[in-house]
Amino acid sequence: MPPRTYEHPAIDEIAIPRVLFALSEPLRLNMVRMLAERGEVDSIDLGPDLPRSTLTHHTSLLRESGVVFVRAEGRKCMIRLRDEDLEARFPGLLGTVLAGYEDDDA
Amino acid sequence: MPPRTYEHPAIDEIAIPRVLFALSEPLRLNMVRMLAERGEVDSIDLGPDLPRSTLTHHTSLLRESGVVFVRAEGRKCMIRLRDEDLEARFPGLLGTVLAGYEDDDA
DNA sequence: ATCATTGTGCGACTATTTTCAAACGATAGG
DNA sequence: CCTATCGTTTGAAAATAGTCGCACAATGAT
Repeated sequence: MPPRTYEHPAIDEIAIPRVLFALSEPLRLNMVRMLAERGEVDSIDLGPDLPRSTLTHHTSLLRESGVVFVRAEGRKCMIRLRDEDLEARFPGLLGTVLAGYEDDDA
Repeated sequence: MPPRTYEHPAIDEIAIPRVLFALSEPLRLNMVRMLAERGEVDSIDLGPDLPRSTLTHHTSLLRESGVVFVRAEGRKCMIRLRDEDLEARFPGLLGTVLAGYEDDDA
């Protein structure tokens, strides 16, 4: 039995306002940018300097809005973009947002 | 002397997080959808049922984030999308967002 | 078994956002 | 001039969001 499981919205439950809100936060947008570059990533790499509870807060929000998929791996948790689902639901959105975001790291 | 003037960010000052935030609010997203359909619109048409101060709040936020252009016309104020500027800055963004937003009115 | 590490949940606090009423200034029309 | 209409500003209240310390559960390693 899986120790930690994560709820994810189905593709057709992904709503534009929630996605935009999730991406409107610079911290989270940086996370998404990193995920787009690296593929699946250990959650801690998304914010090595952040308090853990803050990191959980943001990754949960990204997950609940349908932007990322989360799975437990041992005691870590691995995160990856739901880029195919997002592409199916809102074609071009992710690419456009990331293309328009040539900013500094965090 | 112009009675009411409005400040607008220059094209290169338009920032993705602010635009996404502006569009993440259902009320404002509906306004943008209406603007995309109708072109320039009397501000009051964007929210006939809203208190005026609430309407001002949202239109100001859309203006300050670079999504709309506002001009005074007599005692009204006319609003239009900065679709060309947005297209130049974030190609495809507006179209993608609006395409993915086939929702109810407000 | 013990211990260090990881993510989560809770609770509190702060900051931001949304909403709206009231007062004001400007405009158009009589 | 007087009045009605519109937008803005201000201020306040409520709701929402972000941050983080702490305790806890689960995991992996010794």
